[in-house]
Amino acid sequence: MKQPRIAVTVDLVVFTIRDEGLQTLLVRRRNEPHKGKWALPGGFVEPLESLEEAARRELREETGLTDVYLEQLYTFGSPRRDPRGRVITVAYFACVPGDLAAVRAGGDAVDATFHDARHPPRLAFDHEDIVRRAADRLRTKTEYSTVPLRFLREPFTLREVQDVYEVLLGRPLDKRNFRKKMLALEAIEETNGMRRDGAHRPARLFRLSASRPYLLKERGILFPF
Amino acid sequence: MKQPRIAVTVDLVVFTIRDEGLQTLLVRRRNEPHKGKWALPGGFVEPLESLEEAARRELREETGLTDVYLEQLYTFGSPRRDPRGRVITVAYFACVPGDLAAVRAGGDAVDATFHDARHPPRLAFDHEDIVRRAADRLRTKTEYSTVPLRFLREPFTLREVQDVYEVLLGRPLDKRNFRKKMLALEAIEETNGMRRDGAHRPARLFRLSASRPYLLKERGILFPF
DNA sequence: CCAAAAGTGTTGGCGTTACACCCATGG
DNA sequence: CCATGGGTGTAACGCCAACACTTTTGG
Repeated sequence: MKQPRIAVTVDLVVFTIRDEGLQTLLVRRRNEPHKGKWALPGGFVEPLESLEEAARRELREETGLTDVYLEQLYTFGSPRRDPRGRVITVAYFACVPGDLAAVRAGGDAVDATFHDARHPPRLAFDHEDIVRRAADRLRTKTEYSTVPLRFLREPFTLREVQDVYEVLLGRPLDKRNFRKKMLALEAIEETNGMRRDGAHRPARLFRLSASRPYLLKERGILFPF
Repeated sequence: MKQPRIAVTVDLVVFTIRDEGLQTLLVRRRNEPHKGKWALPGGFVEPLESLEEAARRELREETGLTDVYLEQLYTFGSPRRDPRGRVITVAYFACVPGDLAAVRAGGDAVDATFHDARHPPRLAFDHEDIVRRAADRLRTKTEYSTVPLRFLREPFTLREVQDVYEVLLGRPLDKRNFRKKMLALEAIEETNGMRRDGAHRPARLFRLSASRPYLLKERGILFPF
C-alpha cells in the first residue's frame, strides 16, 4: 500500500472523584514537544493491539489499574494538532475510584497527579479540548446511566453513591428519592455486610449487580428532580 | 518519528428514509480486497485534511451532497480488520433527504445504491458492525434530539416530520401530541408557504429554525408516549 | 443520654397520554 | 358533495418532587 501513513495515539482522560470534586489525571511531559507541560496520559498504538487494548495498556502503565470502566470518547485529527507531523488520537475516558493509591509516573511522564477536571491547567496539544469533551460526556451520561457507579470501590454505601452523583451533577439530591430510584434500577445489589464507622447507625453495603453493570435508562432520565 | 505508522480511513454510513424504511448507501468494491462485495463508502484520509473534511470529501465524491448532518460515530481499530495491513477507520454517519437524485458511483465503487439499513447484505471488512452501531446511535438520538429533521428537504410539513420519526422509532405516534411537542421545541419554524397536493386541505410548510438546528433535549425525552 | 448519620412513605402537582371532530381543498 | 389528509383542545391518570421523623450506633 502506498497510502499516506499516519501516527495513531490513544489518550486517556482518567476521572476520579476526590476532595469533593471531579478530577482528572495529568502527567508532566519529559520530552519535546511541549516538554514540561501538563498533558493527558497516552501513547502510540502498537502494531498488533486494538485501540482499546492500547488504552488499557497505557492506563495500566500509568496507574496500575485494570478492570476500570473505559469508554471511547472521540477521535481528534486536525492536521496540525501535533507539531511533529500527522498524528491522530483516539481519546478514551476512564472512571476510577477516588481512594486509589498514588499513581506512579513512568515513560514520557515526569510526574502524574490529579487536577480539577473543570479547570485544568494549560495542557499540551489539544488536550484541553479532549478534557472538556470528556467532562461533557460524563455529565450527560450521569443523567441517564449508572456509569458513575464506577467511581466507587466495592462494597459501597448508598450515601457514597449519592455523593458521587451530587458531585457530577453539581447539585444536592433528595435522599429518599435517590434511594428509591437507584434501587429500582437494580444496578446495585445488597451484600450482607455493614459499614460501621463513627457514632451512628451502620450503613448497608452494596455491590454492582452482576447482571446490569452499565445500565442505561432507555426511557426517561434518571434525575430530573 | 519512528513510531509505527498506520493507515487511516473514514467510512460513511449515509442514512436516508425511503420506501417507508431506513436505508443506507452501499457501494460495490471494484478492487481487492473484498472485490465485488458491498461496502460502506469511504477512503483514506489525506495528509492535510481533518477527519471531518475527509468524510465530507468522500461524501461529496460519492453523492454530490454537501451541507448534510454528519456526526463522528466511532473509531474501529482491530489489528486484523483489513487484510492489507494495519488500517483503522473513523466512522461517521450522515442523514440525507430521501428524495435525492440517483447517487453516482466513482473511485473504487462499481455501483452505489441504498439498502435496508437494519438488514443489509453481507459487507466487506467489519462494515456490518459499523452499520449496526450507526443504526443504534440514530435510534437512540431519535428519542431525545431533532437530528431526524435532517432527513427532510426544506420546506417540509409536520406530517413529513412525523413520518420520519415513526420510521425511526418503529411505531405510530399520536398526531396531536407529536405536533404539540415538536412545535414546543422550537427546532422548526413556520414559513408562509403551503403545500397543495391532492384533494385535501393544504399543509403548512416549515423549515429548520436558524437558532436551534440540532437541538438535544437536556431534560426528559422527546417521545415517551 | 446525646450526637451523628442511616433509613423510611405519603401526598399534591404537573406533565403526559388518550382521544374525536371540523377544515380546506380537488375532483 | 364527497373523499382525502390537515389541523385542533381537554380531561384523566400516573409519575415525580417535596417533605420530617425514627433507628441505630459510639462515646
